[in-house]
Amino acid sequence: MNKENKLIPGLPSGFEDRWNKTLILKKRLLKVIESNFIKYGFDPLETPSFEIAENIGSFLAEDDSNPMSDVFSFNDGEKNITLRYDLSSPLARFVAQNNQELPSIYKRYAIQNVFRNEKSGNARFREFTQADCDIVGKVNPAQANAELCNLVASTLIECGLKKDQFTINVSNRKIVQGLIEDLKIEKEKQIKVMRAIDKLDKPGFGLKGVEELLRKERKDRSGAITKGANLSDDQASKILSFLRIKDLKELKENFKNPLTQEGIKELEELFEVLNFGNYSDQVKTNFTIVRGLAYYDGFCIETNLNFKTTNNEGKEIDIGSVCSGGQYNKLISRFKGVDIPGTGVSIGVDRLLFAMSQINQVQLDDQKPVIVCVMDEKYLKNYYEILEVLRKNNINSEIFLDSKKNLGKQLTYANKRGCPIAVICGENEFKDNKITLKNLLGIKGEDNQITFSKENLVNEIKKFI
RNA sequence: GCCCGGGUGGUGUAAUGGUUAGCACGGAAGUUUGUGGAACUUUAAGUUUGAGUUCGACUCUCAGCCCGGGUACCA
Repeated sequence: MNKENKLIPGLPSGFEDRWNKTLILKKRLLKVIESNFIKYGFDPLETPSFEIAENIGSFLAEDDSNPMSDVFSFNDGEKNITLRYDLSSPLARFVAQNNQELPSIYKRYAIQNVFRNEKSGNARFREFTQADCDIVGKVNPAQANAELCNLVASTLIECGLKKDQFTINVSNRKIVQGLIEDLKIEKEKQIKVMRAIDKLDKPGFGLKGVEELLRKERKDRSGAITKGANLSDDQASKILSFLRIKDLKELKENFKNPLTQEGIKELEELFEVLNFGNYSDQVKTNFTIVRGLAYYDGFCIETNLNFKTTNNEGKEIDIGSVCSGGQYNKLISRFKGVDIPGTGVSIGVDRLLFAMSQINQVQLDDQKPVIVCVMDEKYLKNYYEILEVLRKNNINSEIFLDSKKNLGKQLTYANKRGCPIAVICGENEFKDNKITLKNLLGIKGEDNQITFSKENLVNEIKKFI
């Protein structure tokens, strides 16, 4: 045993193999999501995994500390290229590049994996699937954004969530921007303030946590210290009183900044259109939704699940938003010669999967194959004939692939595999033109076998599956 | 990135400075060449890595690696 030379199988952290039930559920979700996107009038788009680094990197958050650290970047000998970090930036590039060919309002969906080079955990992976819908072009924002809300709600319901199991939180960044303007908060602090506001709904934060972040510093459960924004008492208390407001009318009366008022008006218009549809109950205003700072500049949306999720040790964890997005007016105009606004949402399919796989609400059609046992190698041809009949009739089926193994072994295999039925035929059956079926899911100890004449094969099997 | 905790066969665990690292499940082979999900027998497979302390390290110390959690960031 020279084990020094042997490889140890493993994956880089944050990457996951997926198989069995989870994968089947994922495929099911993807199918539902895609057909719902199509139903809402979106066209498919697929872009390569790699983009030219500048096209993705130039609008990363203007955060001093880690500019490009979250993207996987490579040099192909000529250029720096990066794995796509999301689906919006490839879309922006694509639209800028193919502007002439596209309709004036371009609705596209993309369901692809994205890559993030960051710490994993809590249903956060370094490669994960996003299902993204965007509307690009000059549109009535209220209509476009309402369409997105409806799309999210109906998709999640189609995926198997109940109406009360999720909440779509919407806001408009102009509201918070106006507030920050009013309070004359210095530019350097604005990012921190917005991020602090965004954390209100995070478990373990609440008003107290946000206040600490607005002022000097916050010490978390592990003892690590996060520096705060160092606001004045007046600034901090104004923001805190803003955070207490849940009602659009109350906000409208108390915060008169023009930009804030504009944001409020846009939200009102959104709800007006939402009321024409079926999902307005699922959508709630939440003025603390601020989201990423790089380019959102109006409507923003975040969808949270209303039930708890646990990790495989049974510990309750917060998986965050399963679906988020917003309006971006400058994302595409970064490119030469185009100035087109857009708005979109992205479903975090793997997070949704993580949550859905814990609530057993979805009926899965995971039909394991019928197994044709090879009892006597002499009759191999006959076994393949049976197999052919089954497959012609769309019955998932397989033949046991090692004809040297005895029947007991074959059944052990079939049992572990979860096969519902075994076809067991030997000399006796073939002589009389009969077939024997064994119901592998039957009660132990009972006689689970039937023998019948060959022509009835398909009908008999269909009684069981 | 930062903070905290943890790493013993594939999985779950025992041994806490001292013989050959024990047990269970799972795997493989057999008892059983026409009957699985039971039993029995056999078998393969493990101390995360490196340095240090020690007569002696799975056990103690330091560092790396990996895993988990918190936090930060998240288009």
